[in-house]
Amino acid sequence: MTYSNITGVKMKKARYHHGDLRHSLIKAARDMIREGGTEAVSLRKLAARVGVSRTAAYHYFKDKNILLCTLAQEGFHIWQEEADRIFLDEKMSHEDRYKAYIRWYMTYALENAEYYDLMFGRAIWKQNMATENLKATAYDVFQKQVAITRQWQKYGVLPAGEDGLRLAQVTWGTLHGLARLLIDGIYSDDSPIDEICDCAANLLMDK
Amino acid sequence: MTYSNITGVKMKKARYHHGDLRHSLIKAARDMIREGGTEAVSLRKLAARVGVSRTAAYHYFKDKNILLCTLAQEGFHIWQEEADRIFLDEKMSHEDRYKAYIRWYMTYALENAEYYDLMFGRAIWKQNMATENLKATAYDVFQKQVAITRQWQKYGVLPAGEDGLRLAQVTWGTLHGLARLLIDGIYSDDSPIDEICDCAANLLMDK
DNA sequence: CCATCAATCTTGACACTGTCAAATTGCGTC
DNA sequence: GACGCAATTTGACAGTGTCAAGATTGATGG
Repeated sequence: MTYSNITGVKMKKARYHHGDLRHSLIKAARDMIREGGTEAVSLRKLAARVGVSRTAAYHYFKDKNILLCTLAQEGFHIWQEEADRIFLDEKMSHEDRYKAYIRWYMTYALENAEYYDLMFGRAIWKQNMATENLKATAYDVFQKQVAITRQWQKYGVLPAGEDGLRLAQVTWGTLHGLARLLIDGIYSDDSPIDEICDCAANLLMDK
Repeated sequence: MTYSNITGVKMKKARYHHGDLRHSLIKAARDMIREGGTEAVSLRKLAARVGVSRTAAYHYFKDKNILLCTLAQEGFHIWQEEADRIFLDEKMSHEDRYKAYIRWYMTYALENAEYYDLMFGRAIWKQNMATENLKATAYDVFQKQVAITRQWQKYGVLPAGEDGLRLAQVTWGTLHGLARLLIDGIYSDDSPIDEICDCAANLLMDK
């Protein structure tokens, strides 16, 4: 049914059969995360935004954590698609691809800070709260990282003498650490990202 | 006054004049963080543990965040003292000191995971919630990091060609990133820390 | 067309949280 | 002993996640 909220805007409020509640909840949660981060998302506010009662979501998601894991999983898929665009860009040399990847990683993390925190933050990963689906997705993403790292070793972009798995762990750790320090506000917002990226590239790449 | 709780254990409950409530709250909060992390700390549980009412803490701490910042600040002091032991260890070459520092950093972060998360996590640093005192303390710790990084550049441990500030940012980012990935449970608990540290040393140190 | 049933909700309720303001208590000082 | 003030406690509120019971609605089969 249609009703007007206090701003006079006509809204379609579910009346015992929303029709597509699961998708609406996911979309609204995505918006809320972008606007204010994971901490700003509550099931009651989410339900109000979608126009249902506070416990409607429990029909589709066992609890709040499962909803958040669903969104994190979606985030990993998007992340991987965008990363692949750089990995597979044949207009660049392998060295340039790696440098571009470093810059993209920082830019992506900073421009999608709240989503990055959802994907990689404690709220989900602490106390083994991640769903099996999410763990599988994250595992896949990391396995792709190991594969591309070995490829970069083969092309002489990264040092060939290191174990591929370790190297993938440390290089991701470097980018992740810088991203977190910037996102969390420990490094200031006016830190020169380009110089940091260049320094990181100089340290990680084979000389 | 003295009373017995349900376990029959005599407890000293404040009766409008605890005597040393501020210190007791800090100590109890420290214990709770170690036991269950920042998320497990609530002012009500804390007050119950100390034997006062739920709002007694507001006499000493404006809010919960201020209490947590106080603990984080203390954590930074302890961290710096332990780091200095390695920086100033004259029994080791500078190269060995750096490698020892990397290993110490990982070990410290993993053995003090909940405190590390308090010090470096979003709960405190997000939305500019850190107190001025905490920011000053953290700034000092980072400035010491820049100084020791420049020293390591001078001794040929780290690449001399990089800007000292950038290098400090990136090398800390590397260690921080690895620590977070391990603490948050994204890298599994059985990851071989020694190999990761060796790989990080190989990448960061001047060749 | 109607009865049935299951999906899809809403509502009542509970425990927990942080925080504020008013009220109470106790200590130190005069 | 009175007073003032620090140091509490208590009453209250708004918000949170979640469970179970109940209500509603749409699909289906006879």
